[in-house]
Amino acid sequence: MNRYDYKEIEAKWQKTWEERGAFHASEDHTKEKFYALVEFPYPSGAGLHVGHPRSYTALDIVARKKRMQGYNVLYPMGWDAFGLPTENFAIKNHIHPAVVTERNIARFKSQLQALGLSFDWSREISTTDPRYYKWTQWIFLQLYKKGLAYKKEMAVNWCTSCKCVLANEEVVQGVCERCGAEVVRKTKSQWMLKITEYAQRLIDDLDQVDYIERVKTQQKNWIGRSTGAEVDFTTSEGDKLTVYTTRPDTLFGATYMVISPEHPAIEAWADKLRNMEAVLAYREEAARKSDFERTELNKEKTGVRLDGVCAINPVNDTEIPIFVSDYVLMSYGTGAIMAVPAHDERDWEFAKVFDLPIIEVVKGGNVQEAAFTNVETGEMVNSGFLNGLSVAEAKKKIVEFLTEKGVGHQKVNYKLRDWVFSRQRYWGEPIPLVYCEKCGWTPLPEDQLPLTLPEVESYEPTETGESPLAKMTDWVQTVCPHCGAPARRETDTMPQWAGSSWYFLRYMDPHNDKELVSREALEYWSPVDWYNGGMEHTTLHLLYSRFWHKFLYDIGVAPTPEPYAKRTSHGMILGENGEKMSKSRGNVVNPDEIIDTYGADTMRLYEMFIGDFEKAAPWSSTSIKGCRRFLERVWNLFDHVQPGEAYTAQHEILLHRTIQKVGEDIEALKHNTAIAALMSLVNAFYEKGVNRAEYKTLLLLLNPFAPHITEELWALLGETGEILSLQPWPQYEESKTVESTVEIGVQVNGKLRSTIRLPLDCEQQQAVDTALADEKVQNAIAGKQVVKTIVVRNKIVNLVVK
RNA sequence: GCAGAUGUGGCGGAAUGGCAGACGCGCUAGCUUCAGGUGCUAGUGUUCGCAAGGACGUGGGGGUUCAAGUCCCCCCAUCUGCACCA
Repeated sequence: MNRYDYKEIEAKWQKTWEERGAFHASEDHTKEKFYALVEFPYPSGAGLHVGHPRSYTALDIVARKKRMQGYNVLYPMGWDAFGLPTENFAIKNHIHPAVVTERNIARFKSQLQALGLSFDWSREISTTDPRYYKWTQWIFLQLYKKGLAYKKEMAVNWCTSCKCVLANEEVVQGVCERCGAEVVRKTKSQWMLKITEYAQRLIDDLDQVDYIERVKTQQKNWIGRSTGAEVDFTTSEGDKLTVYTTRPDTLFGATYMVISPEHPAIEAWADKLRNMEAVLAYREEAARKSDFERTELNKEKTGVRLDGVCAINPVNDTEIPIFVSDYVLMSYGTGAIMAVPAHDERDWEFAKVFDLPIIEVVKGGNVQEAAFTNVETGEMVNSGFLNGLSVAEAKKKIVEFLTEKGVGHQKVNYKLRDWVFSRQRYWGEPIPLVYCEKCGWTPLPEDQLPLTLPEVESYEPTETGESPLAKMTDWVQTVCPHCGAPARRETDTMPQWAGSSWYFLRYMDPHNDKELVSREALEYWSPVDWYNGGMEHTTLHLLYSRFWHKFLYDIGVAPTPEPYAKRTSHGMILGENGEKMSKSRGNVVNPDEIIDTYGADTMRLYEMFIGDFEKAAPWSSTSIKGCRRFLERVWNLFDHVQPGEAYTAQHEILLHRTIQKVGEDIEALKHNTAIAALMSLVNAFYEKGVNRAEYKTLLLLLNPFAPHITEELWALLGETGEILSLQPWPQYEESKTVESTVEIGVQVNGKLRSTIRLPLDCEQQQAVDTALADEKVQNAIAGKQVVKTIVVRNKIVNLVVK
């Protein structure tokens, strides 16, 4: 037997698989399908990170096993290639982003291929390919036509360095998620997508899918549904000021009101406000603050009382003052609140600063000391007809009262906001709309798609924050598709999330130039059976793509309401020091070097063996050697293989058990324990010998984890015909996974004292008798009386003595 | 502050309420070797003991149970989201 030459072996089999198209999803739609999906990467200039293969290998193992089990498996890969880093690199180095992208993709692809991942490369896609983004633009047009895309002047997050609008999700701790520069508020006209219209369905339909629980929880929290009431307060001006509250039960305790600095009522009352100057000054100050400052400076409440206008509490006709304060956000609810300092911490703080009355309406705390917010135990007081009720009862009754009087009603609110869809950037999908003086915004006819990106001189955004496309007069100036008059194109582009919101559909039929995907392909492959990706995408990509898919379902394109039947999430791979891998920390592990030193099979095996798949795990450059050693042992075992086409009695049970365990563990994404079981099997083979049938089973079970070495050994065994990766998955028999006798523990008063061997499923009496006959047990119970015996069949005997 | 998760040997980690520490790393001793490495054999939670054997052990404190890493209550620590959302 030669030495284990992993480099030669891995190159050879990767070539063979490619030549044979071994992993191409079959067009045979009579076979049962299995669609496994991993998040396609952003092909960054840094190349592959060791974190990428953790996800890819995990589902590769599932995909390979499913293939061996006879499923028609679709396991595709592509590139989410629009985005800022590429554009920034292009600006700096004066290279076209498309050239940079192409280069990065080539590198990523070769790195992925070196790992022996069983992707169907014939279905490779890139979001930057006009043949692809034609359909991204098409979906946008459908959204526009259904009124789900609209333009709005709004305060947006503005990155001072990227000179670009960011979605709320891209702002982290007040700085830009990508570049780390400060983010300020700026008013701009933006394209928006009405994801809020789908808020309830995005919550409800989580019941239909098999996502890990924390993903569901995080999505629900992000959407942030709350049930409360809208209440109209009449003002001294005779108009209405409407508030949203989740605590209508505390209405009798409302001692003042607060409106957000941006609230339009300020303009409406301009004539009446005796301190308009102070109010406007406050508003301006609030506008200047970035979101970060506004939340960071939340220790001390600030505000200005409106002098000249007040409001009437509808339940007791009391006059109460109105304040303007930046602790009330225009973007949530109605931008105005009723303040109940006794039962809301923020209102309490504000009331303390401005010395406002605090009226207790729910008994149970000391409201002069702190706001009492417990809704479980309280009883209503000082609340007229609500007195004596519980909080829950009071809520119901007050809403009935308000509804009857016509001054309020129940209302559901969501924290989720509409999706800011414009970017003032070059490297994104152009938005296929034209502005005509006469007709307004007009969609491009579908037969003019794709609207491709023009060549530009420079990719830098303009100083005013417009996209570099704005400088391309020839491109911008066009005619109105509707009336033929001169018109100009939208120069903003789409955010990176656009292309990734539907890419999983395109894989089903990636070369179709007539439709997004053929109906036949959609019906056969939908939905994605198993989608694995990072937790960081839970509230962004995962929510956005569910939204788009629901929309596509509504317009009759997608056949299912939900895109992904199952979602799992992997933990990060950390540096050796337990910190996140990063260049600045100097703890980055380069996958190329690992593959060069140990081989792809070792790399795959190690990343799967590293620990609980869902948890973060630190890289260990010594532990990986154990995985390499294991593969060497499998390799060297070849020389010990004895003839024999059936399992020997000494290994039969172990083999059946291992087949069961490995199969079940793969389905549960517990690859670490599956590998441990295979290691135990190899240890047993070294100890007691192995025959050809047994060795073949080992190779089959190990193949999804370490495909190259197992293919080679399979070939060396002289197996002819199909390659190992297309062999049927081994079967086990339940009856052969159990031995005829079992070793069970004997406890005395719950403490283990001995072990005994008993026939499988033996009678209780026999178990007790055997236990009592045991010498160690006798010593332990000497001089005492057995008062109770507990026998759990095949597990344990516990003797309670006194 | 809110939400979620986590806490087990020197390390990564295993354990449907039923023999804690599988599997691997590391370490120790021995064999192989000119030597380094590889490979092989044995050992390896702590502690008392020459040994047989015993005691103690899953962040801390209570509880339920014949039996708790696992279930319940309280506390501590760490991580990850979100953060004035009325």
